[in-house]
Amino acid sequence: MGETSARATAPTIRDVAERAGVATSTVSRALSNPDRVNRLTRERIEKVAAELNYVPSSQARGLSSGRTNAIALLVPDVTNPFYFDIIRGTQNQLKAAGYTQLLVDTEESAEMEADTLRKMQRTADGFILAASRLTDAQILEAASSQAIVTINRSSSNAPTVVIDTPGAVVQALEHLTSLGHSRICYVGGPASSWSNAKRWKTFEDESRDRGLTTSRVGPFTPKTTSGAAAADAAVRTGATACIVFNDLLAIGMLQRLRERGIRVPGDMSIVGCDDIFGADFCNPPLTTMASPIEQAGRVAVSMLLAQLDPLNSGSSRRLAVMPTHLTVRGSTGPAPAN
Amino acid sequence: MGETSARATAPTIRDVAERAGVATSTVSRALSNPDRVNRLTRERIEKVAAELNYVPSSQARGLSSGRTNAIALLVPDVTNPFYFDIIRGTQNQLKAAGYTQLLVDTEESAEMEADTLRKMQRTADGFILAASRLTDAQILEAASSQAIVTINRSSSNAPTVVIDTPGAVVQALEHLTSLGHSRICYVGGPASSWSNAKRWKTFEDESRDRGLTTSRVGPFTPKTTSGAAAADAAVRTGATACIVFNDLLAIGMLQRLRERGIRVPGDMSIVGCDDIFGADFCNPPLTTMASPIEQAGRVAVSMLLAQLDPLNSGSSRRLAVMPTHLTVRGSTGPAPAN
DNA sequence: CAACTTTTGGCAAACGCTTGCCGCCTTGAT
DNA sequence: ATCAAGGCGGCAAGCGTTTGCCAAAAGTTG
Repeated sequence: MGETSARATAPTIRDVAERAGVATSTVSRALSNPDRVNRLTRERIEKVAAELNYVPSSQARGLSSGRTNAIALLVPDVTNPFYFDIIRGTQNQLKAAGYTQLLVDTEESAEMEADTLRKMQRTADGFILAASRLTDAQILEAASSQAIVTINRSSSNAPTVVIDTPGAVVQALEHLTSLGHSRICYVGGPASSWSNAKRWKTFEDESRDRGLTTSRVGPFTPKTTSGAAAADAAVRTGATACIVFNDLLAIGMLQRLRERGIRVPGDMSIVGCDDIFGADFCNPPLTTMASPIEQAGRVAVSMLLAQLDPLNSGSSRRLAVMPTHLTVRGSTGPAPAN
Repeated sequence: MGETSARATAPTIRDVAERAGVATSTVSRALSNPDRVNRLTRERIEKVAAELNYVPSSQARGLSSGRTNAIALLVPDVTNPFYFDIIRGTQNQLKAAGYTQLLVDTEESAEMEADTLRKMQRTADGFILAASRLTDAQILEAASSQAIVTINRSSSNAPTVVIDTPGAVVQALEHLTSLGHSRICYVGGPASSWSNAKRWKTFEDESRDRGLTTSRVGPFTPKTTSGAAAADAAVRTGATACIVFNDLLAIGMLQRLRERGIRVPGDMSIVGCDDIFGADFCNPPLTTMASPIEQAGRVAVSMLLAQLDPLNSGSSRRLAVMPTHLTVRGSTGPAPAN
């Protein structure tokens, strides 16, 4: 038995055409341009295709049509829960639109990002760059030859969806001052991060307006493991509250502070950013600037798809700002009375 | 200005060939089969290719060679941190091997899984099925026509990497009994999950051997939001300890138990499974059966790639068992004295 | 019924690459 | 000098689609 273990070669458009007694071009049209062929013919072809279990080769299709029906999502670190939410959002939306998602981890490296963009130019119809590390010039260059949308990396050179960090920082500051805090420390993320710069700037401006005493520590890698160093540095500044670049770092700080016997929020209040998975069940639960991350991913896909669609070129948005809000949990409280 | 906004069309192998004064076939070989051409020729071609910024079209390459250099990873739920780790593991390993990862969320649906397998047969060189919901017959069918590796879904029909849950369950049981627990409840995951069945069976067998009183509740969706129902059900059984299908559910239970004023581990001990992101910083930190998930992803990729490599067909492993161990944290403690 | 306009389907040329086959040119051995 | 054996490069046939162009068929109009 088993004389023929040959993996049966998949049926091609030609097989369908033959069996249906038409030309391949007709099959092609019946399947992807239904109005172009007679209803009866189409139905016959569809039937045969179903019988044969025919699936068009995306490769061949791509070769001749120039479209791949895939878009690439470049994230700096697949490890980071923040990007998980983006991945989830884009994945959903892309699938709904019949696109395949190509996931690439660029390892926080601008070079790797640029490289991927180059290597995959033919592989993907478009790119979504999450928290891109690229320079404006690089983005411009990339955008000139392919469809691109950035997330959390504003640039006039490509459509962007940004999360309204400034708004959230203001809310956080208001929250903290109303709790009596006047010495607040910003715990910074990666130096090359656009959103980090943005957050810091807003923090600084708004704090000044409010006459607060501010300090800044960092940069820190946005990982829980950097939390210890971040916490120690923040404590040294004498601040009674911290606004932290992101939740990952904030959660790491929480752990360190507990180790050191510094009570949160008794001695120190902590505000994170992003409201990632885990922010609600860490100890104490983290007050954080919640971002609709997943939705940002979806919006990015929509913008990209719009860009790809020749019909409405130009009419598509260049910028989407996602609203944020402060989610108050247990990690913030009244300033220590002293 | 801007008279020519035409997105410059990417250089093809022909452009390179012309500029280097050779035939396209030579370029092709120089680039993908270096030993087949003279060193000088190759170097010249490489130089020209670099100048032109030439990137071979994976589409065309795939079409003519039959390989896509992409593999698809099918996960039941991109949302679940457990799969994040798998995604991360496969992504790393695949990139190292020069493959692209196609990520697909099958939404816990066997049908969707089968469908994807069919639709992508030409798109990917192979598939990694994480926690597949497919029946044995379906897996057999799929494996007969394409390269497949399953993760946490043993089947004699395809190479598999399983995480040694039984081992971990035994450890957990030992841990709990040594703490004096004798009434233990298993909190079940999805009915269609192979690992759930496996865990339950081991739990039952081992508990019987040890003369423990067991109970079982479920099935529950493995999400934190199901934790409340799970916790309530578990409490009703009168058990003093729970072994929970996975950490997600366990973390949800932790929250609910705190709400109800049931102390963990004072009144109830909880053991999770997987050691996902968050298990170490939830409240209390979760004792859990830690799995080398990311490594499982990497191993799966290796097995798949081996399967793809005609040279060593047959010599590749059919089964990899990833060791597990119990990580004891704060959610387990002595049985209440009553 | 003639003169047109639509519909509908086929032909064949791409798309950019790989690869089997062939033949020329070196090399080295005799 | 002669010849066999490689090394090396070119030719051309695909790979499975899409799509511009054309022609036959069918429908419309006056």
